[in-house]
Amino acid sequence: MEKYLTIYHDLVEKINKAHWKDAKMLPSENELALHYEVSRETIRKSLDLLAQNGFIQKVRGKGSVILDSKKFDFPVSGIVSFKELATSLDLQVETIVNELSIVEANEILQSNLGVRAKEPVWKVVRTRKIDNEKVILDKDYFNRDFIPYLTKEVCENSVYEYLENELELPISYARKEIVVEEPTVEDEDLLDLAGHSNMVVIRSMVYLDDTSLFQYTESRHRPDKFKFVDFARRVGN
Amino acid sequence: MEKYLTIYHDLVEKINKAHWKDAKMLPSENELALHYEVSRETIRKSLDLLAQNGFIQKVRGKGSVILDSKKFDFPVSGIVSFKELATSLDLQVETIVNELSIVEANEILQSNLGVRAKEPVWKVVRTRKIDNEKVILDKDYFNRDFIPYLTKEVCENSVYEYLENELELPISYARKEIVVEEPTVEDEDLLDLAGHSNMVVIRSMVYLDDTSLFQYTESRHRPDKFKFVDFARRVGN
DNA sequence: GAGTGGTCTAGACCACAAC
DNA sequence: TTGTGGTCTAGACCACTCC
Repeated sequence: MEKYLTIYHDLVEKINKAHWKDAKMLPSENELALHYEVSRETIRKSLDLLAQNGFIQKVRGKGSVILDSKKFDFPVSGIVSFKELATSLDLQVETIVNELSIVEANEILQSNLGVRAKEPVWKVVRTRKIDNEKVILDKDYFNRDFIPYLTKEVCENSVYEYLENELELPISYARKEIVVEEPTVEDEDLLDLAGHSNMVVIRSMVYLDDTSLFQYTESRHRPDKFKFVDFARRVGN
Repeated sequence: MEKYLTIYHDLVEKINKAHWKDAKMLPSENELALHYEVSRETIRKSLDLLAQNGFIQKVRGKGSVILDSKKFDFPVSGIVSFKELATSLDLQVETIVNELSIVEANEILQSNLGVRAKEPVWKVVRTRKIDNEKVILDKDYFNRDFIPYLTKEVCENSVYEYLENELELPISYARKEIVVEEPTVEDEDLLDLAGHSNMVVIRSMVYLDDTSLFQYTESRHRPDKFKFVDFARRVGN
């Protein structure tokens, strides 16, 4: 693996385990360069990653300040799968696969998944139970060019794990949109709405390293079970 | 200004103005280095910024692909002020300052603004009208260590412009949390709720370059007037 | 003045894509 | 084979903080 990534992961672990005790600062870039036996520019690449991901803040003339609140954050920022999220929260969760099929792309899918009219695509509909209540409805559409096979077992576990580990698909970036809408009949049918008259809807388009669009997802959350946390850095002016 | 930032801004402009006509790719790093008369590493810093902000995607062995959908996005990602947002959307907007005062920090403010008990802080409450409907309620609290003076006129215009241009406060990063809650009596009092029984609440903590926390904001949106768009890049494994 | 992070360079080698 | 982006280096100079 690349040096700067190895060092980044090592530093993440040391920050999380409070390796430097109650230190509020990382060692200086020169010290780290000596310790890891790399050039200072390589250390700086690792530190840039730490900063982007909210672990540290670099202060000119002083050093790299360790940001402490990171670990208390709900990890929904960026591209995170439902399973990662649930396990990190220690919640009792369960996934119900309502549908796993191949459908012909309609107009919405043509533009959001970049496929031709009537081209067959994977459709997966899943209900997520948290603490025994059905509160999230996930509707995923995958481009079959990248995912030839898909099974109910994979959908019950984690599609992302399958994509990353088995198929080694290089997921790179995503566009996400969050709005509030009224429940559909499908929501009422498949979820425990408990009288709620709104749904938080997250629509995502997920891209691979080579900029090809391979997934479109609609994730519908009961509003009382929704929380989104974001860490944003002002970058470039 | 730094070379890589100058080049970054130049490239942003050229991408937005489709300077390279219908080109789907940027010139290669070596070509750009020659053109701007800088080293390749400097060009790479500019391109990294473009990638982080969703303008391009770099593909190994091929080049830098220009991502086209950027310009259609609602610009609420990252740290954006209400005024930036409204003007970019060409909406008729108006700000009403309901309150501008100095209050003693309660427990919530102590932890969210990092001040001592009963320390005086700025409190600003503003109603935002979009197309003549009062749909957003913004409650801002500022640490007075960084903002000695604040006037109604500044609040009616843009506090952020004042902070960045007049006070030259180096805003650096923010933690943002989005949840859905029921309207408060204050919401009902100051907004046109039009029968909506939910509010989208965005709570933000804004930090300066030196990691000091200087602003805590609660922005309460009527759900039908809320939209959040996020561009997320998978970074560091 | 000593130490810190911020920028910039010229050059090297690599993995990958296209021809 | 040629060109692309990805990594890494050693060294330089700067602005800033702290003492």
